Amino acid sequence: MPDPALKTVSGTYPSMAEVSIKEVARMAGVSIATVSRCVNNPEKVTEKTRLRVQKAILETGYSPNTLAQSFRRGRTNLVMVVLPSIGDPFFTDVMRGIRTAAKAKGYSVVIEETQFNTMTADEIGAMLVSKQTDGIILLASMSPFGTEILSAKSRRRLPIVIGCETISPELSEFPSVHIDNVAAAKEATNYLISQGHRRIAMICGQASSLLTKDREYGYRAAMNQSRLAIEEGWVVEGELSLDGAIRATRKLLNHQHRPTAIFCANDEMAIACLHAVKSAGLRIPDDISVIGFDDIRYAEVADPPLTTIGQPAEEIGERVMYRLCREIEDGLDGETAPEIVPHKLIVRQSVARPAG
Amino acid sequence: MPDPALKTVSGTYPSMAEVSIKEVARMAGVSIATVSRCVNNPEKVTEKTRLRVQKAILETGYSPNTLAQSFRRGRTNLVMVVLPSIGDPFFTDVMRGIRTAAKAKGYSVVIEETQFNTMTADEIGAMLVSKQTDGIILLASMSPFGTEILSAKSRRRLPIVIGCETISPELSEFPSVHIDNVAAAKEATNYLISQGHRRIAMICGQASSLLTKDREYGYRAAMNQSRLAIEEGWVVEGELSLDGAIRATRKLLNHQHRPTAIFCANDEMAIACLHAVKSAGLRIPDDISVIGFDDIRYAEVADPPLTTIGQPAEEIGERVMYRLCREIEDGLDGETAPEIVPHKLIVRQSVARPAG
DNA sequence: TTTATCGTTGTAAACGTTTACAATTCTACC
DNA sequence: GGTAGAATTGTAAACGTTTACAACGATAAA
Repeated sequence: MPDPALKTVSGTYPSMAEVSIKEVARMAGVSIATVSRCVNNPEKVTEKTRLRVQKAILETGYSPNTLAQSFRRGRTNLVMVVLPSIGDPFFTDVMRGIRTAAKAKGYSVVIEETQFNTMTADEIGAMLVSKQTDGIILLASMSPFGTEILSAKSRRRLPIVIGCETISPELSEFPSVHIDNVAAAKEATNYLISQGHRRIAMICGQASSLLTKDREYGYRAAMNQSRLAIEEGWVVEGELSLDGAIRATRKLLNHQHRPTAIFCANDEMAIACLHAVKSAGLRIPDDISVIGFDDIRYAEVADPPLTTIGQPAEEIGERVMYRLCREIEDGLDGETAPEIVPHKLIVRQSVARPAG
Repeated sequence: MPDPALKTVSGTYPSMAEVSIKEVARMAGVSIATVSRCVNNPEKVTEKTRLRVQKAILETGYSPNTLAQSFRRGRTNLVMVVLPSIGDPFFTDVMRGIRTAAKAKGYSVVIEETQFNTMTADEIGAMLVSKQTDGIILLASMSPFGTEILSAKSRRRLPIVIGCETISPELSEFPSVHIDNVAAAKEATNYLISQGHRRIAMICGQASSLLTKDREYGYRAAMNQSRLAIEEGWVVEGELSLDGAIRATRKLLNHQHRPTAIFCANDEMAIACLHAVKSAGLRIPDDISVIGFDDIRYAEVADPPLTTIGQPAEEIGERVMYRLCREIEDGLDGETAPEIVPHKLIVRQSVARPAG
């Protein structure tokens, strides 16, 4: 919605933020303080003067210089989100939620991609001070995450909220919102087991990724509970990319005890996995069952449509952002219990009972 | 790369941008002007004082307050990119290029999604003045784009560069970088024709989208040149989304003269199209051939792998951003000849000779 | 009428930086 | 040694806003 104050009576954009508060004050015959109050605290000003000032604002096409505002208020209204890859549709959806909430609260968002490199404390620190953002959302995987910068000391300095990934102990002092990754991975694995699978493999991300660590943990727990063996070479790192997953899948297919089902740590890898399996001349789900994680929108149009764990990506994004706003605006309130959002098993057609 | 100046000798982050230039000046026994010069124009200062100041900077952990800098210099080092949907992997790749270039030049990027709504001039205008960005990259479709805001007048005010889409006449005064969409679409269509197809349909985006307008134009031109008829109902709008493309495909499959080949205006729609065709019990490419556009990374793992037109998405992003930097830094140089980057037909397996 | 109170407005300082200009020091040449 | 000129540094203003505080005027209570 365009601010009507941006338009002159003639409907053109006259001077593009070049007119300052002084000009308005002069035209309205008041002091600049009064103009400022009219804009920010209208209730502190007489009806009469307010109207005069508003008229002047309209006529000059004044809009406050946000640079000056940021400077004066010490706030940029800018938040930074750090994530592994903007290319993953899952994160794209999370970003949509973040942006929705940010817009509602008057923030802009800048994105910083780690490209799966783990970030060092120094890098984060440099980003903090140089970007001068009001807060940070971490969606990134950074297990060997320098703790100095994230110590209580720096925490008091800059609002940080963690999204999507479960929290390693040293990060647990930060607020977070995510699903229960362990439980979800167990559910996925148990679903395969319930379909009769016994030889179940997993493709996960780099060792450094906290996110898939938890999913791997859930997988192992489920296998254990059902007293199923995990053979050497059944858990393979897929680098969280299409190519990585293809390579990982080939390894599994060549394994001397070929699994009948594969649990992929995310849907992108699962889709690549489908491709690799079919390229090898095997059928899905007849020969091999595949289950993914995230329910990105391509999962539905995959061939066959992908059975997976759904996360409320957009909701996660919104909640993370609102949580961050609380940190920024109400100060750091110390209440850091993670918000757990629900996941959901979505059954499509990439899983079936094993042959034989 | 972390700025070493951010660290104290003890290796901690001492005061997080709380120490101002005054502190440094005091400690080094110079004026704040000299400190400023040390940081910005080191050559204007004696070796001796420079060392003294650098030592003080190190010891205090000083880093310039970017808010104050932005305010003073009247520059935010922030650019905005407007695009239809961050969810489309193609735009994601373009964004990656943009971000690479932006980082190299010291800019941050904020993204504004139009969600396929066409933007009004008012909305853009509001964004311009409120976001206070140094420049704008338009990747968005906005055919009925208010021309007032983009008139030469406003152009002199704010650097704007257009990426990816061919330019409608009223926007042609802006610099741009993109492939030759018309030629590329012709090439795609001609490839289908060369394979023996005669009944070729097209799924494009909304009528409002300039981007697919050009591709539609290329398709029509190719069909004309080969004297092939385009039957009523063979060109259908797909809303540039998975669902939209599925609906569009169904329409084509139910057409009384069912086409033997479908040209989709982008890969996302093509992938959904593949799915819809297969769901209807038809085989690809045996019964229906499909060709896409963009070569997103899912194209390769689609089933069957998608034949498509490749665009150098990342390169486009980089070039757009560098072009914008020139606009911002060297002033608006008036040279607005579009940069045309090469496209490439990528043959995979979703196209074959028609049966019969 | 005087005084206290409250509501409204104006004055002026402050935020941290950059930079034109003035002042000072240095260099080199006479 | 003196001087012109260059090189370096310091002084102070400026950017546009917000806000503490002072000043003022009006209203109400005495």
